[in-house]
Amino acid sequence: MELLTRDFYDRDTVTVARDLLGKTLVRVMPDGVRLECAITETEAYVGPIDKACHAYGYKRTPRTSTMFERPGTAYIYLIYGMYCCLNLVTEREGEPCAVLIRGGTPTANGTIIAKNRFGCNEEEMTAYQRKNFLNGPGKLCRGLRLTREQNGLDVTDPKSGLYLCQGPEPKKIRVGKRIGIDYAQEAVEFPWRFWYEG
DNA sequence: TTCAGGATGTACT
DNA sequence: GTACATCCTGAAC
Repeated sequence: MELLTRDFYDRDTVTVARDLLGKTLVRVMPDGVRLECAITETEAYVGPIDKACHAYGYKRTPRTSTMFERPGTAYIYLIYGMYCCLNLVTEREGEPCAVLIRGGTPTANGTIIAKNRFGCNEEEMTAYQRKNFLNGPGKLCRGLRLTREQNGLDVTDPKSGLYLCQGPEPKKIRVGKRIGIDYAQEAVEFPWRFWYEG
């Protein structure tokens, strides 16, 4: 599989968010097992102008400092005290922009991902669990065992254990408003969420 | 199938 | 002290 290199991330954030659909996210566990999923849902966060972004107006704090790093850096933060969210930093270094990975579908080692997610084998999952496997940012991180320990990893370097590869272009891409940012005033309306079905 | 409420802890005011 | 880029459960329909 062909690795996505830094120039993929060093572009307009909204474009990268759309282009990430269908790409393969690879997470290599410490024991060498490769967990893989196809990205099915993303959202763009553009720090300089976006009130929904943690780094709005270039706001730099210990948490947001990761967003100022090179494109192709993993930004992982804790939300609501118990879930982690994975983002990929975009645009040139110093521009605090990133794409939130909101959902995926397993393409390799689904049984281990099911173990991480529900504590059972893939074939033991209920219909409800299958429908809600990795369809949310917290769920995806749980399934791939991503935590703040992986914050700051370079996803353009396979040795980091977290990287992305090419995948099939989805046929019908859907666009809409972002989820869970009701506080963000005019930014609520920005059509910066992308997903596909099937 | 949808909905309300609670879990839980860090970041920032 | 308040808010938060979420998810799960259980009850009602």
